[in-house]
Amino acid sequence: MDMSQALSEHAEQDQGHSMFEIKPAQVEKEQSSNKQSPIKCPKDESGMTMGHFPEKKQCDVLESQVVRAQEDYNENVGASLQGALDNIVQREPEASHLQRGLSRRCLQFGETRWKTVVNSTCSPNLMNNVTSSRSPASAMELESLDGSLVDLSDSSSKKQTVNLSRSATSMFPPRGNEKLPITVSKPSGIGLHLNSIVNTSAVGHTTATNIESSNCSESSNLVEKIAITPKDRMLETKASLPASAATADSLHNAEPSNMLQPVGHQTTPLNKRKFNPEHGYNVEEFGQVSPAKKKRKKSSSLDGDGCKRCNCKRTKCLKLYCDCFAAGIYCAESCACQGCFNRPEYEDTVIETRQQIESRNPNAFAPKIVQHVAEFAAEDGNQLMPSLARHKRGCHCKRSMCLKKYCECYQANVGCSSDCRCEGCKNVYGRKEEYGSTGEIASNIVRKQILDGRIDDKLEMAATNSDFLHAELYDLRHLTPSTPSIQHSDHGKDAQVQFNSSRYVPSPESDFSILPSYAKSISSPSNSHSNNMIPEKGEEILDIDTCGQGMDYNVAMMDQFSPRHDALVDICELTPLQNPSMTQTTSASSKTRDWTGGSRLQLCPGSGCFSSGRSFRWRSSPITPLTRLHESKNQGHDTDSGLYDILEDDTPEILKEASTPITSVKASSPNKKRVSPPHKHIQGLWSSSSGGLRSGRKFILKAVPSFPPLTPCIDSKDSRTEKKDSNK
DNA sequence: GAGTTTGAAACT
DNA sequence: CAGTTTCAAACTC
Ligand SMILES: [Zn+2]
Ligand SMILES: [Zn+2]
Ligand SMILES: [Zn+2]
Ligand SMILES: [Zn+2]
Ligand SMILES: [Zn+2]
Ligand SMILES: [Zn+2]
Repeated sequence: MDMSQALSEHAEQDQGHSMFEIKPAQVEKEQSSNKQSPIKCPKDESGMTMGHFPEKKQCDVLESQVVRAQEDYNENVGASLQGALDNIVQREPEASHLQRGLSRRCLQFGETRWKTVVNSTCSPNLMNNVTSSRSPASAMELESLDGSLVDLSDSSSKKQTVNLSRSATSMFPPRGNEKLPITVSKPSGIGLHLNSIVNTSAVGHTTATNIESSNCSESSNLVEKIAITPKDRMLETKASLPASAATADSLHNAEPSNMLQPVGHQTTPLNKRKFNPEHGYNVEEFGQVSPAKKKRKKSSSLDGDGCKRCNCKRTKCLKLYCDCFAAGIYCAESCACQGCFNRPEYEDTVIETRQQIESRNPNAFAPKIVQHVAEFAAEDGNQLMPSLARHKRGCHCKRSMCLKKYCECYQANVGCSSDCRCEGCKNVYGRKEEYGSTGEIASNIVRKQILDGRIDDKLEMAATNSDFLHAELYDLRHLTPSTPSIQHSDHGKDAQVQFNSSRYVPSPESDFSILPSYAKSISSPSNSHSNNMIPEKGEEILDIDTCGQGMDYNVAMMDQFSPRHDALVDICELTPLQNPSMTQTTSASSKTRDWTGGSRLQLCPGSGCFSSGRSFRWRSSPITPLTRLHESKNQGHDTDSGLYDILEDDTPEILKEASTPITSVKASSPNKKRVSPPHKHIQGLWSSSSGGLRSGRKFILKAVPSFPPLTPCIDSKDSRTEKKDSNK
């Protein structure tokens, strides 16, 4: 401790100048080990400090975001899960250019991505999407997917993917995994943050595939997506439903419930105001960017680049106070933090710190929100399943009545549970223990939305939305179940996921955990530094979605049972962290707890693939219609984005809740959320041993309450309204 | 943008 | 495990 403090102190001093010199306590170890590269190169330094912004940002994502938003809305209906997984993968740089890029780039996979990818890249076909779904539903689909995926992969990224996996692996200490075949090649700093949720059962293949697909996506997906989206969704939806069911079965074997539900539909991707949004990343990568990008950049709040960024002044971004760190991602240039050590350059430090924290609290990085999936009920596409997401630890609000974002439950769009110790709880998503009927809640939410005005905005989209909804759902299911998703965020340089070796033990039973993904990603402009994370498109795998999504929820489902293999992490690369081993064991036990950790990822050693249980990515797709972009300003704030990822828990506890089926509201409502602001890159992290992601306040994704329609999504605008509303 | 409020994280 | 301090976000103005 002392040391750490001392370090910190030093760091602080240094901060301004040279971050590099000082390292946090952790450094200590590093030093011992030798590694330390304390001073990391000067070259970056300048950049590091934050000063650089990319000139332009790629926020363009807007479009994509928008898209997503739409989707989200839809999703809301269906799924609460929004963002599913965001995984970020870094690529390895086998290619030279990439190297640096690694750090930067992270890809995110989201449901969207898939779709997107497929759509955009591969083909616009719906089919693809379906396929992607991996779901059991139809083999056909899969096949088709495969084909598509394959193509994609072949075309470009396949290799990359592989590489990534390796690289990632190397990066992280294998910890438990003996497996990692690859040794580390990479040295320093590349970090990836993954946010992904894995489902246990899922098929590894799928995952891989997905990833590839993602790669494909690149470019103009957005547009395509959009157009496609609807259709896709439809398809998806349909598929999804069945698929989901199937999936679930397959995954869980027995358990039916698992499907994911849409729990969280995330309504909004944005969770926090700040972060949200923007992603720009995608755009960048893609290159083209969409038009949107330019938008503003930096206004203060969001960074131009990225969307989210932290503003840590005293923690060097090495404590959970830092959203970036808590989310397992590296700070991006857009972060306004001072003396930040949460950068790839200090990877060692970061890792160590994480380990220390984990040692203190194994669940420190675990996803906060978990869902029980029990019901899956609805067969209809429309209905979503109710999701019962809740915070694992519960909130302890005393004065906000759980009506403001101060409340983590509220921020995640989940109702308070028995675990909450809040006083005077009035959480619109459900009061503690009161399990209100969903209907009520829904109404509340709706009310809220209306007030916010979200609905209107969304309405436009509504037409599409409906489709989206389905689509989203579909995504969820697809994604969720099997695929692991990985996101890479590309932040510029910064954003990367940090991996930790941590292991995450997912709850034994299948849980859904929501991970906080960072929705926002930060993008860094490539210009300044390097960039490379992605070389342009080729490398990136997933970005597409990313863009859009800024915030996504990530949901992961974990199966308890599934053998680790089953669950591979999607992100092969990304997940270095996880330890495969653990999962199972724990699984059995924990039922009781929800396990925070939700997702686990595993790598497959040889293959480089990860398998994760199942992971979903929920992100909503980014399709964004341009239209709403302008609104973006607020985006930042949006309240909602849900950043949380949700994991299912199997836990019994929940069960009770779960058991209650929710009366669900149907998703009918058109409201959707408006678009969320684009998130720039998302960085997610998995890492943490435990769960995965954790979200602090900020990053949490929302879970959607059972009903879909209502989602609280929030738009940026909305946020305002929310405030009002919320305000007391 | 400054200043206040808030509740989690960190610390004791 | 509780009580206190620290922290950065959420919120207010
Ligand atoms: Zn920070
Ligand atoms: Zn940061
Ligand atoms: Zn930082
Ligand atoms: Zn609360
Ligand atoms: Zn609560
Ligand atoms: Zn409450």
